Amino acid sequence: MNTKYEAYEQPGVTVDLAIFTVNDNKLKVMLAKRADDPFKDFWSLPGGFIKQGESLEEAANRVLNEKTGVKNVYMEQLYTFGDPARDPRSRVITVAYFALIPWANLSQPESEKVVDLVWSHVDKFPKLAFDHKVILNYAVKRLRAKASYSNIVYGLMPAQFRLSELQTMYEIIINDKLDKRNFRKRMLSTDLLQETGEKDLTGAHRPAMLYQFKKKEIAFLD
Amino acid sequence: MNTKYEAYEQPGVTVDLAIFTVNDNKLKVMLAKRADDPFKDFWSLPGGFIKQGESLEEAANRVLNEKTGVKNVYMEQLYTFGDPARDPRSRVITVAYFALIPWANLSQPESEKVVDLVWSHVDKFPKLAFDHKVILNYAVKRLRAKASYSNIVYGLMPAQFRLSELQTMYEIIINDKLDKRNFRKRMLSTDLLQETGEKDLTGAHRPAMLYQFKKKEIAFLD
DNA sequence: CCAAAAGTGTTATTGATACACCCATGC
DNA sequence: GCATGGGTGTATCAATAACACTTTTGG
Repeated sequence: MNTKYEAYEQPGVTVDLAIFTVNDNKLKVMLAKRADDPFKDFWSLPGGFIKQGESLEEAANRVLNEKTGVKNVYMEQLYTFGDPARDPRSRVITVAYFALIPWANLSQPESEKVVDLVWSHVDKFPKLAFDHKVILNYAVKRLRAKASYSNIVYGLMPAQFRLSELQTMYEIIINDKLDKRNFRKRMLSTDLLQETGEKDLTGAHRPAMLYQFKKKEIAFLD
Repeated sequence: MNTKYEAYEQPGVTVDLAIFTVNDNKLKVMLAKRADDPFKDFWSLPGGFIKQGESLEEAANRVLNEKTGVKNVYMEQLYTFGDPARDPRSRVITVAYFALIPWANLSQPESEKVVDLVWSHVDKFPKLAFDHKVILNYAVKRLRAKASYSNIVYGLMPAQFRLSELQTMYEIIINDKLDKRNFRKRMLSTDLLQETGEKDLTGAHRPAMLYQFKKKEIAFLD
């Protein structure tokens, strides 16, 4: 975390991540409490300066792994924010990414373990450092848009799941109810899913077939 | 164009622009011949280092204006490229933008005036400096995708135009033929266009009504 | 036997596509 | 009067949306 004041003002370059998961039927984002100035003790999106020889994607994956312990999850570049005043100290340009993690992949829920990381509901989050509110809102908007025309929510699902769980995930992300029969028809017609052969036997009701995604790749629906 | 070799290697930050226009029924992009190393005499996308106190959008607009003389055209951020080896000298991260300019807005076609700027057909361009081939291909892909579900091509149209000219513009961008009656029905149903009341009297045929866009804003079709 | 979620088809509506002829003008 | 692009409507097909009951299990 080195910043400099120079006549020429070569900018600093950071990556910032909107890391999403779904838990308790809510879309949540990871926030990190800042240890240092500026914005000491404010919540912020996890991020950091890029290191020498490290690509932007590598930097984003490094931050992701440092904060969550996970690797190989869905991640895409969101936008680059470069307002000269976005960091009060010096010129810092940030390349924002967003990532999706199935809740089940988070070995020990971070909210229990560390006090300076929380999973916050995306529709009601605290005042954030820098321009992170803008970044987060943009990330949520993009995620919600993509959920409506792609299978991006696969990034939030566990390895195996019931169709009703997949439907619920879609409903949480797009924030709307879906028709069960139409949803199943549409999903099963895409050739993106396959039955695992196993069944979910939990609960006082008819067992549900468990499905998985054939490929962990984004695809357009229909 | 200042780059430095430092122990800490603070990266340089540039903007690079894929500036598109349509002329002679072809989608063309502006290429600039590099005056200096690296890649001296190679063609490249116009770009430059960001200046102190200048936002990324301001930098992109500055480069756009320097090279084309135009302002206030459609421009959007495309992607940020940060591979550590993309510049052979030192670490340079570039924020790529793409812009659309109606051919008619280009006061003196740059290709006539200056020898180090050309408008090149996007499907057949020379070897480019840095990773500009990747950037350009990505920009073309995005433009073509957006043309299929939005009114983005307004950025390429003159102030007034015949519907057949608008249709031709769409056909050039999406690289496919459209049905005249369906195209007109769809366009006129969007409430994006309005008749100017004027007619195009050129040519040995029935005069065509001239239209204009109500707002110069991107919108989704249908 | 009751509660709870799983699973399953048909109809109506809407939007997308295919398609051909007459019109107004310049030369 | 002929060549050129301008302008218009309908019928078919495909996709989407609306909608309710039976099944299997646990307790």
